[in-house]
Amino acid sequence: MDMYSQINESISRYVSFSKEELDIFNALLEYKTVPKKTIMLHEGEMCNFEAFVVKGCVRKYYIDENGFEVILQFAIENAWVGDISFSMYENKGSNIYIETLEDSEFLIFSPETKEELFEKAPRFERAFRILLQRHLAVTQNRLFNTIAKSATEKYLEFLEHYPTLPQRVAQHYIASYLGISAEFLSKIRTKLAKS
Amino acid sequence: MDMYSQINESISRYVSFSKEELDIFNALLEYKTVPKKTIMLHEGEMCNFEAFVVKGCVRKYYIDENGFEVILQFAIENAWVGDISFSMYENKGSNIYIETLEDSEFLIFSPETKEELFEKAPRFERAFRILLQRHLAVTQNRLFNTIAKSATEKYLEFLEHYPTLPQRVAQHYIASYLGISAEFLSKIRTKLAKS
DNA sequence: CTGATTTCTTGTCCTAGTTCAATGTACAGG
DNA sequence: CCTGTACATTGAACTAGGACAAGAAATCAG
Repeated sequence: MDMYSQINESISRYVSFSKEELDIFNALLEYKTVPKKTIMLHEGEMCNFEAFVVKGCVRKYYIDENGFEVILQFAIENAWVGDISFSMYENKGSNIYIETLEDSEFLIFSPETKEELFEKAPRFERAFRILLQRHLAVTQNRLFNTIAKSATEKYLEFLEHYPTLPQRVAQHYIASYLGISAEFLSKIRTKLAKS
Repeated sequence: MDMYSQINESISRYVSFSKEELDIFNALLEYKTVPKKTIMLHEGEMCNFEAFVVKGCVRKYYIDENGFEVILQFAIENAWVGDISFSMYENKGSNIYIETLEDSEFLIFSPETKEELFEKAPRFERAFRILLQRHLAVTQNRLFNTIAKSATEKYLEFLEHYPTLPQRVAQHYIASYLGISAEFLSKIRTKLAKS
């Protein structure tokens, strides 16, 4: 299975496209390889670039005025990342970053090519709207969990959703994603291992 | 200023529409009055209905298996509410509700009329996509605050964003929105008042 | 006006999770 | 093969915020 079948499957999940439409789509994508530990999007470089992860793993995170960092998203194979939300709502010094955690391969859209796609094949507008809806649903669910669940519950739910991540990324990143301290996550893990 | 100019201004904020397009748009909206303390969307009734608040105030909230409740959104005049995220991501017994907190007036879209709109005037698809992006940005910002800020900071930021709400809704709703207990919010307020 | 229900405040005690610090472990690079 | 740097574990002391309970205010229905 080549990378185009991966991305085509992803985009066709909620809207079905013809062969021709998919060809237009694929022709507009830019393939890119990025080594481990590279920051793909820095301060200032705001844009709603969007990337599909063909292979590898990235984290998207914010840092506020005080240097406090929170991981908003992990994206692995077949997921989308990007600063979809035209940078930050009332951006007060906080900033978004996207960093590769492994050597990774992407298919990338710039805002302009996205425009072009929507003009040539307008039905993609809907597909991207639905992807956005799903992303919002996931974020709302996380917000709920962050408020309502204990640290242990959050970690267990995380494991269900991302069973492979603990083997792939450093634990303190997972702690940051869950909104708990790295030390406390370690304690939770030893407790869970014993039972 | 009538209700159509309110909603037209809101939808035209990021995409500009012709008089004809706005007429098509307005003709598809359903006006509805809902008394205080009415639950507009219950368990099971999933759909991506969307409502524009002409007047009044609603809260959107989730309840999980254990009965724990979190307010995800307040919507007042000129805001949009709806179960946009086709109910819940991996819905495990948790459910979404939308309840009026004051006597309210809405302009409502059913999913079908939304389809109809997009067919007759496709440029609205983009406008709704942008609204969705903003909603996601707000939610991500809240997630960040929930994790990174102290209860007092969260309350102060809430006040900046929704200066009129403390006079309009019960305090324990605000506590639920902030993810803190009603008692603790009361203590924060007395402390702030003293200084 | 009156009782009833809901909301808000305040105090006491308690715990989940933090912070700090020390030690241990695992590699990656020369 | 050694060594520095990043990562993980564990413990002890601390704290932000929760849970509970009881009283005070406010709101509402009749």
